[in-house]
Amino acid sequence: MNIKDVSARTNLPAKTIRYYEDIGLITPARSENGYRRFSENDLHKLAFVGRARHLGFSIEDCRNLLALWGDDGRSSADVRAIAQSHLHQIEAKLRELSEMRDTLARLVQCCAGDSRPDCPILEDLAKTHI
Amino acid sequence: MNIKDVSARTNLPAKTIRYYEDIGLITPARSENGYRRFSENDLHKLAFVGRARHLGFSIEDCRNLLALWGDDGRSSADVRAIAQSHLHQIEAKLRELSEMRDTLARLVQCCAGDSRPDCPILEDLAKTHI
DNA sequence: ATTGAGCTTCCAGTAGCTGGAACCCCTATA
DNA sequence: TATAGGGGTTCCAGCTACTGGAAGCTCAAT
Repeated sequence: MNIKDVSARTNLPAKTIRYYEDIGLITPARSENGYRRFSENDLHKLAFVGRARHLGFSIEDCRNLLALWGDDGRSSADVRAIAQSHLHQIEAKLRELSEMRDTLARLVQCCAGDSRPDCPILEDLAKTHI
Repeated sequence: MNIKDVSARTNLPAKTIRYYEDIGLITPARSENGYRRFSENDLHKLAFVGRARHLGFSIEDCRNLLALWGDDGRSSADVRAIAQSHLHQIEAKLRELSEMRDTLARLVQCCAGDSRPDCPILEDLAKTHI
């Protein structure tokens, strides 16, 4: 299968697929004309990575997960460790973001949003803790 | 004031401060020896940017906010628009992240985490939607 | 005089792509 | 058969917001 079809079936841009080959996540075969020829296995790997990326796993996580995926002697504990570490990162990010949201929402609420120059948002940002 | 003291007082790495000069957020004066000489105004700007970055505003947002901050004829509506757009982005990110968290938490929960090779996390990631 | 800290510039690298240019290949149609 | 189009290829550059490191200058203290 050529790259366009793979792109359509995995929902990954062709550019991204080429990039994934560049960094060694997949190694599709080549036709005589130099075109990439993707196997079903390549397709599955790409779909796997696509889903993992969608869940926010880093490329390095994906690389490890792919390796564990292909390793029949793996333990589920290894996979769990990666997922759990990622989960903790997500939870930390969530806390940080909801703090931001609360602060910003409060500021936006306080701001008249009219043509007057006084603005509590700027005043807050300018609060000097120096 | 030299860069190290500014760094200490604003909690921004010296590298970052130099970078902010590079991209034109601040334009500190120079001493005869070529060292940057920071004014109180530079300090305030840096603290402002530091706080805005901490709230997740992009550098371009910061640039605009700084301009509005320095503009006495500004309207609070302009600032509010930037903040609100940013707030919406944060809220979208929050929704996305909590979806990720829920999915991942469920998967981690299901995973025995022992030495057996069967792992619901990998199985889920491998679910083919191709 | 020399050490060590602090400052400078510049170059390169990080993550994860994305856009674009220049060029090859294959098929279909006038 | 010429040509147009829609594939494909490579490589280079750029994005965000820094960060690390090397080479070299300056300054204060011993």
